[in-house]
Amino acid sequence: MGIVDERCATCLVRDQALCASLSDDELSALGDIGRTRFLARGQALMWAGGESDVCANLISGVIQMTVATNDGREQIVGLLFPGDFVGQPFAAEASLTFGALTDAQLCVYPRKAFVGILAEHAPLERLLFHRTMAALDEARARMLMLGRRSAGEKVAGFLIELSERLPCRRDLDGVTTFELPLDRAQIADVLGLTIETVSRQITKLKDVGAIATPGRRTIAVRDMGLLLNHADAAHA
Amino acid sequence: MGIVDERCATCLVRDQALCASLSDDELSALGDIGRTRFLARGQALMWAGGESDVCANLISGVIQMTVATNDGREQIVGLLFPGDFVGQPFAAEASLTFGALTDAQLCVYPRKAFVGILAEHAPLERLLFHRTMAALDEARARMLMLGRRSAGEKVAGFLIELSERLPCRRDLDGVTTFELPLDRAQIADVLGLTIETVSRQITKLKDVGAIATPGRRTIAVRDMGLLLNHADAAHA
DNA sequence: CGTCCGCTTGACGATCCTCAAGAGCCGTGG
DNA sequence: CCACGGCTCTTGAGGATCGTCAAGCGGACG
Repeated sequence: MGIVDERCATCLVRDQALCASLSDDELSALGDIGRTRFLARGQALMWAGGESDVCANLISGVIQMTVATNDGREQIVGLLFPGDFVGQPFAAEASLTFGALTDAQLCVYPRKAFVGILAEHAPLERLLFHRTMAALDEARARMLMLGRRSAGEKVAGFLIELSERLPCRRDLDGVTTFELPLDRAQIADVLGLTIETVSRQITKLKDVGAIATPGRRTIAVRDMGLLLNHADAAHA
Repeated sequence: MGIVDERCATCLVRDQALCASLSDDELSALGDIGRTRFLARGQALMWAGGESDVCANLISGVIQMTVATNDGREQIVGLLFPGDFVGQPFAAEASLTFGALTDAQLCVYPRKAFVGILAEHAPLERLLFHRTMAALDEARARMLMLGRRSAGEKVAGFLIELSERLPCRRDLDGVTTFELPLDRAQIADVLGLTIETVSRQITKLKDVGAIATPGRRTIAVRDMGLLLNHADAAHA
């Protein structure tokens, strides 16, 4: 107690994750109940309808949150990046499935113990509260996207979003390149489309010169202005 | 101070709204900064992009939260009913427009003063936190609806949702009747559809005998089982 | 070198949107 | 009280978008 765990001291997201709100003392309280866990691509941390027994901070990798209709149609309702909080601390039963899109590293806490620490540390609780509000805003933007944007706008907007949150290489002539953590089916599930429609929209963006695809899972943004147009205009 | 406001003592949502978490002492602190406000149908409390200067508890009526693309397409991202909390306490600028679907009565607080009280009263803060989490769950269910459900499923599901949250008359033969607080255009904005498609789906539900429409804005659920089928089956 | 898997492409069809007209409700005013 | 005009809602026809089904391409890997 009182001594910051070595894992925390060297943690890559020490000052982006919730932990940033904690003093060294508090951090050790949290560190005491946390353990590191790795998820391989495709593995799930928790299933919708199953027990909500853990929460976590995401250290590295990308995690998807999905819901499904009872006849199997799936919708990805959000993506989580390093530093983001994972889980549903106040729910006994999970309403979402949390699955790893890439190999991922998490700092996992038993849910009930985590809730206990939340109750004792107001700054921690407050920070999570604020983040939840931000998540709501994001969710509502996603609703506008799903309900009112065309396939072209969805794909272009999604690529822009990814370029803002993913590690990118910036080329000499201003070309930004990044690796997609999702395959086409998963992109389709994020956007409420089908694999084929996503594929067609990507080739369309290639044809107009907005992007290039050096590899299946590589996106190079050649003309960000053009991409922005496609993300926002009704017909472009 | 220390004396519960008369408005609070007689408040219709005293034990459903956030206030339920407060002792009499705390309640008076909140009551001191609150004032009653009426909105006529169509009036807005706050605009997206404008200043977020107030929060409120909804006493009576129904309020819609909307977002829009910059070329004017609109999406309703949530509805608020009596007892629900209204506003974005931590945002300086509103990201949503809050508009009254029916005449509404609110208990309004200046945002900054409200945040101050939040910080001083942990139970209040905690309750709002939990409600925000619940709102996130609702938002995600709505995403599944927008992204993956057909027009028929959307309309049927929406009518069921309303029948659960709106005051209803229950008939002798088990027919449930309620008044729509929204016109067809607003229903379309909730569901990510057009007026015409909503209208067609409603007449379809009438034709199969699931519902009846005694008036423009009146829905009578004649066969809830049938309605549930349409809300969930891919083709029914 | 051949197979597998994910992606692309094409043709077709269903769903939903667009445009346009018509029907029903309601307040207003004669 | 009824006629009128202005709504919203309904209904129809036609078309665009996106989904479905099916085939072909191409890289990864044994």
